[in-house]
Amino acid sequence: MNSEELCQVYRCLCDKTRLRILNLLSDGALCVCHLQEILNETQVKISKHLAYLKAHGLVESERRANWMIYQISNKTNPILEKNLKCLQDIVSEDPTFKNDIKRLHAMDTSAACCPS
Amino acid sequence: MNSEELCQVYRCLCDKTRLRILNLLSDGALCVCHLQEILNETQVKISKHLAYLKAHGLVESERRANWMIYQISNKTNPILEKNLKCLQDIVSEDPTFKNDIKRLHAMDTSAACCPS
DNA sequence: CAGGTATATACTTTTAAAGGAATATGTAAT
DNA sequence: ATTACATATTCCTTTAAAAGTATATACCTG
Repeated sequence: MNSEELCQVYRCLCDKTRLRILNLLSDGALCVCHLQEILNETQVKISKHLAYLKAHGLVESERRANWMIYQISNKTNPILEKNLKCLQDIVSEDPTFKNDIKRLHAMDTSAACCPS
Repeated sequence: MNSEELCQVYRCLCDKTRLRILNLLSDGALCVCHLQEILNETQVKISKHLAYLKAHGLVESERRANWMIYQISNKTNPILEKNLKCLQDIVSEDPTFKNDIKRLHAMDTSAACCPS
């Protein structure tokens, strides 16, 4: 990890939608439609932000039938890990993040797209 | 600190020059000319990045005769603090950051602009 | 193969910000 | 008052990225 890569991680983190996505994915893998529902944003917007995160190695995706399941990258990235921990500390202070997690836990996980 | 402010902190961190500045300021206050010299960048560039950091509360400045002395903001900002600590961990891995600190320590601190 | 659903991509417009050149401001010294 | 020096600001051009609309792709079902 060098300074350029570090900057790129921060570029990934400096958008609210992406932070909300990462916050949710920190809790576990999710498909696009669930992210879309929890964040209440358009499909394109979610999809493009996921593509951005994936392009820069922060998340990984895996197809399951019609659905794409996204998760935080398994490749160890100390900066990302530290920042995600940092993010967890903030979550408890911010209504948006808190509410997202609330909605996540309240969600019906019996749908076909839900990873078991 | 809410999610918007968090994003803004990350926006401050996602530029290499600003990271280098913050890395140097983590070691102590510095005037613009010293930053300019260590980073080997133009005056305008340094000055504008400092203005950006100041506008978003990450650094503070104080005039001393002809010179402006910049330092990391004294206002407690848990996110900034955590990220600066995180940055310190990276510093040791990155040649640019390491070299900046080396140049900082090698610098003549007897100049009039140097805070005593 | 046709139709439906989930997701991705292409195209466009708009906005933020980076960087350079020139100029302005503030302070000190003479 | 003039000059010199350190720093900031303005103006301009260029680039990255955000968001929307429309369209394409991939997979499943019948």
